[in-house]
Amino acid sequence: MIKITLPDGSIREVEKGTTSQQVALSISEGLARNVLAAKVNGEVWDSNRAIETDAKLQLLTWNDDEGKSTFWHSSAHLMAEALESLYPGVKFWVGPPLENGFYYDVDLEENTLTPADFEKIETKMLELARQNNAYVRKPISKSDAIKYFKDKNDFYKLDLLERLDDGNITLYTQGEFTDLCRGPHIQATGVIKAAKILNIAGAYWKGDIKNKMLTRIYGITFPKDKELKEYLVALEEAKKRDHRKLGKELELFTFSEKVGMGLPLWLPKGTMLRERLERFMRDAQAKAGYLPVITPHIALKELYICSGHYEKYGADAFQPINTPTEGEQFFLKPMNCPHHCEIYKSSPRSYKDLPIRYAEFGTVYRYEQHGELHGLTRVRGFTQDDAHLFCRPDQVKEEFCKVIDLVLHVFNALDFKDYTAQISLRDPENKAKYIGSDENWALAEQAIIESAKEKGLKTVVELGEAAFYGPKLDFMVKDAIGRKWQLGTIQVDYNLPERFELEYTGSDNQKHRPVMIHRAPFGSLERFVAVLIEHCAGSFPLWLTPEQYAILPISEKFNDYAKKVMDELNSLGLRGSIDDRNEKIGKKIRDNEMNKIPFMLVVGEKEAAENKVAVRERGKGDIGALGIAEFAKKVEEVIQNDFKQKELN
RNA sequence: GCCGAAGUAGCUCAGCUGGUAGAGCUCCUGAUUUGUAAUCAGGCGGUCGGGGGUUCGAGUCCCUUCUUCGGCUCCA
Repeated sequence: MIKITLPDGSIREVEKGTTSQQVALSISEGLARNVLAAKVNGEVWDSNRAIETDAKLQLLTWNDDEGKSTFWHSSAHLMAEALESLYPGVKFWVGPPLENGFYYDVDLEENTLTPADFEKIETKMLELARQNNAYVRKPISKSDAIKYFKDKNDFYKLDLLERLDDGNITLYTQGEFTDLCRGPHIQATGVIKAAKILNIAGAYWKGDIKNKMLTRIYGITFPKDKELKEYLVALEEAKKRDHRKLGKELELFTFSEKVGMGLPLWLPKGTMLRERLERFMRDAQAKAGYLPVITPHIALKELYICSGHYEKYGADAFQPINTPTEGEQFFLKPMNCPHHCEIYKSSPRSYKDLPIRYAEFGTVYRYEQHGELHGLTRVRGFTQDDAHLFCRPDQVKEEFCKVIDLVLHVFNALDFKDYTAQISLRDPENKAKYIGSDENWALAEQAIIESAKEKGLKTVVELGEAAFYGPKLDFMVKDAIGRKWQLGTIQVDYNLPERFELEYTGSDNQKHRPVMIHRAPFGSLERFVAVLIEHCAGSFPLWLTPEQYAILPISEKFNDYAKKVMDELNSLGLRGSIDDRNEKIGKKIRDNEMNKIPFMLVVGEKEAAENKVAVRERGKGDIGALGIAEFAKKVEEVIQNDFKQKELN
């Protein structure tokens, strides 16, 4: 007999060799039906795998992330089976589960696949699922495995096998399909009741641009048809929040082929929104002791040779601008830091001057690959809310922590709760990609890790994500359809001060090297606005929104009164407009609601007589009549209250 | 840059197997003077992304190029 400890702490004595499935059955039939996999001593197993020793057991169902993953991983195998049956001879690379669904990378050989074929694959998958074939796990020796895949002429699986240790290799078979796989899997295909192929895309084999491009097929499956339908509806809803769609509808920004791809044009409403964000940041920075600077958009090549940017990106940047007679070469600035270094150098510095914090909304230009451009989140010209802090080594941690506070202040004010703080370090395998000594990198990394810890941030570490001159603390958020973007970033840099030979005189009257902190809480205004649009689905908070109110006269007779109301509100510091179109009130309400105007002020005979406005709140409807000053006060209160609540959180 | 898909009026989209472009909204004009999510009528508006080809004839077929979309690679 062995002892099985369940998550609630209860212990069950069962025969040696009992499966998790059997344990589930002993608890309840319903549970047994819903078990997809099991966590045995912290490792996810097939639920029909025999447990031979005392173990901690957690049964995994659709409600557990790991249960879902197992379900989707098995679904990837099912899709592969369908593909193999429909397109004999296709070769498979890897097919992992994702946060939502799964994909399989396949080499289609001579076959082609278009979205028109999706339904065929889905139908086949469900047909195979209905056969309720078991996923059969089979440990196999490395030599047998090699023989098996050699016979199958499966180059990709042989490549995978090369890196696996003998004794640790398993095959899984369901129906006609056998795959090299460590598992785990669900018991049988029958629980997969709904399947959808989502899209196809190219993906380099092993992610290397030099390799063949495989076809990556994305899909998702569910144990209930209803869940698939709900998922697809949610997907549609998410698409409605897409900043590219809302940006067009709300007239925030546009692009022009004539101007050039990846170069956003900010429309008046988008500009008003952006300017409010800038103002918010300027105020916060002024309070935190930052000093404003302004630098030009181009600089001599020599500046970037000094910083190291030229060597690193020169060939992959916009090419130089040449002067007609002197033969000078200028580059569009890809970063503000070299300029700021030169400002630091413009005067001798004392240890008493530090830290010095230079802030600039600096517009930079980077050559991004054609296929990379994406709405406002990935562009070729953008403005960073950039600042560079020059400090003494003993000030680094304090300054870094203060910057974290600033970033969190911004996120808090805008209600971003779903972010991760990512510590981006060097790729230890490829140090040649970076400049600077190991010693400096160690110092910088240590400063970041300690500061993040001191601030109690929940962090993840990513190797190979550092900037070429130093490690970063990046704040990552997700967009409407789940893609991750970097917003705020803070970087500790011991290297550029060396390259620029920055100095200050210490209390010992000796020259010392300052440490630089690069930081941008928004990251880029473009990307930040994009994520903000998606975050609030275009319904911006009252303090930011380009238009806080729209006055809707019942008929043309009340346009004059509307004008009077607007003048009064504007003089009280509000912003809005009059919808004086020759339309009925219902139409005006509908249009302004769709434009996501926070307050609609209906004015007719009654309001004009009483010097009031009938207030209608976005999403809520009529909330009654208020005096004009009274309404302004209400707006002010909402804004104040918004901020107050944020401060409390 | 690579793989795949798509580009028709300002916007959203229709246009069968090639026969010479259409709707709704927007905009303009007129009527209406409106009370809480679409008033009615009329009108303007497209060299069907650009270029080339096949054909008696191309939005429709082929090639090429640009842009956009989904990924991959990249991201100071």
